[in-house]
Amino acid sequence: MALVKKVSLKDIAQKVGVSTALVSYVLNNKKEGRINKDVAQKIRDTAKELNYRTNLLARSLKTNKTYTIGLIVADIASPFSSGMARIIEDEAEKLNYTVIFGSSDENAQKFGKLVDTFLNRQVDGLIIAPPENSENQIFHLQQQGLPFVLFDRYFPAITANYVALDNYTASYNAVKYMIERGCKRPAIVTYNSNLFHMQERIRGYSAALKLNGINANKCWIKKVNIPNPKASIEKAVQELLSMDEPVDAILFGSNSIAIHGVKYINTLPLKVPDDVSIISFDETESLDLFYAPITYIKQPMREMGQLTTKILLDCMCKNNKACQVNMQAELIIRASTK
Amino acid sequence: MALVKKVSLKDIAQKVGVSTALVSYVLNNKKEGRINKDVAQKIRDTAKELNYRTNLLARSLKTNKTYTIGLIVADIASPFSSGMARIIEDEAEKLNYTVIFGSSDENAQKFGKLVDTFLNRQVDGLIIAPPENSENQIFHLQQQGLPFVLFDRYFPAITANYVALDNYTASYNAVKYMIERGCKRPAIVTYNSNLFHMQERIRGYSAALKLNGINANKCWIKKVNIPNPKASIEKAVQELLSMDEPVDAILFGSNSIAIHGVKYINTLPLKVPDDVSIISFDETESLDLFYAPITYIKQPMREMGQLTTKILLDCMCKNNKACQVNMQAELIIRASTK
DNA sequence: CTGAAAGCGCTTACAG
DNA sequence: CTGAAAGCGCTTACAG
Repeated sequence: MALVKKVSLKDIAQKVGVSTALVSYVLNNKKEGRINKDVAQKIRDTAKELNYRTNLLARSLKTNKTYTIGLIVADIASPFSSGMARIIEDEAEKLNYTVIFGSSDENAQKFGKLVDTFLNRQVDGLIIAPPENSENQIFHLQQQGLPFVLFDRYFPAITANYVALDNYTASYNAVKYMIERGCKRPAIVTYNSNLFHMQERIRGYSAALKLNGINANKCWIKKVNIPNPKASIEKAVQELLSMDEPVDAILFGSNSIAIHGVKYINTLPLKVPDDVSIISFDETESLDLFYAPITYIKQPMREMGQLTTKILLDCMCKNNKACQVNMQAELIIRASTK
Repeated sequence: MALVKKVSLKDIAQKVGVSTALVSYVLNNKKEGRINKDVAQKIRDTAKELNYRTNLLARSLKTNKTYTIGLIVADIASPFSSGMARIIEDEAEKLNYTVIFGSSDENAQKFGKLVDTFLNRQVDGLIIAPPENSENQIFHLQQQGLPFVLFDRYFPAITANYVALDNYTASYNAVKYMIERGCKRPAIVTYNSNLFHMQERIRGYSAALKLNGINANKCWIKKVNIPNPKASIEKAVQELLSMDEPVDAILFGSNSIAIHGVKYINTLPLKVPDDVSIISFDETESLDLFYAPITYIKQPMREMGQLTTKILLDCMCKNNKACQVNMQAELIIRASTK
């Protein structure tokens, strides 16, 4: 199991009897045509024979380019994160980039550590779903001048590249739909987070009530814990449904909230959508066998992932201005709404 | 957005008026106590002031160690792969390793390309879920002497580190359980794959029939396509259930097979488990709201991921012999079996 | 206690 | 058409 001695350009050069420069030119197809064909062929043959691999570390040190993208998500094990990771991987691979990843666990300190590590590793750029309270770190990152693109979340106060959902409109349209279908008391259950995208979901919800003739009730907005959300979600749903005038519609602010919420509702003597309509952010395969397939707000994941990567790769070449994209969601209507 | 000029050891050395060697020693806490305290402090202060980051590329080139692990999975977007990725990330992080990943899509050629890239990037080791027909590549990898650990799958003909499930026993126990609970005609629906772990699942199934007094019927073993499995799975289940003597139990060879299978069964006028018992490999949250929660074979994912990483990190230090681990699954009995 | 120097494995302007 | 040489940013034996 001892490591086989690595062969370098020098080994090839010595064997063929030329300089390392020439070997480098040949193997990188530089100065094509301007190099003696026989020598070139001999170099190629020898490289193959010796099982040569170029040491990308050395190349990067010299060229100041690593062809590496750092990806920071909340948790690579979550479907949203791993789905995006896959899309980014595919886009990056087309241009020979490799992806290194890390999970922040929504923790600004852990996030900072990941950024540091990735910068030390000289990544060419970063794709980031920033956690709460990481404005300063994003701002600081910007000072360094390394290209990066935020996705899913962003900070309105910072002028940086981002690709996100138009959460306000998505939420607005979903709630408006429920109201149009006859719901009188729509609620929203979402994370207790100061992240802008979560605020926007609530803002869209509130605007939909206001602009569609419904008097908002503060109690209809429920914010649940991020760590250990299950109990918190069940309590929120329970409260909403046991008020004197129970709510008759619920917008769940994420798919994982919806999963716990719907499972809990499924234990109650209530019928969806007759007693309560339900809409969820994001698709939730976990609920596929629920008797009333859930109406949901679909994010254009593939487009978002592709665009995010494209913007990053673009701004690694040129110095373009900030690209800020709010994509439109699509409301997929199924059986959980009237 | 222009890249801020990077500061190197040399910049610090010049500013403080010492050699780069000394700066390196101080920042790496080498030769502690043997360096003038004031000078050391000045170096540290200056490093901070200049916002110095060590260029890990340069260090790795010199030390021949990158603190990078390459992870090759079938598809990072799948729950099994991303779940393992997360566990590996956490274990690796404890020892300051970073993970780069790639998805093989069960394609040996793509797999080979990933291995090449990762070797060129001088990873310290690889964690691999090898695809079908990659024996030669694994064998070749072994010749290079780079530490690696296979997980989930392995090739019995190759003596390499691996962490896998004892699929034979897992399958055997599941089928035995169904037979003990009164099933007379158990079937298995699994991927049409020559990968050993899939073979083992069938072997366990067959052994359970034989050793528990059931005459096997060839038609009870259904192999479905890997790409585009849905139609293939539905056809298989349909055939099993419409035979003259329909099967009364089905073992699904993976969670994604189970998802399609159960969804299809859910459209039929059949009751689970009265008409047909069901067991699935791996947990399938997607079926959580099925009226009869699925009995499943639980892999000890966390233990597997941790052990895989541990073995890799160990064999990067020492030259130990091949570690080959077949872990035991646990049968989680719920409502889909009699 | 500290420094000069070699070297990791490449790339690339420059010279001929 | 080809090579000598510098240099990317580190680490580390060696010398003093």
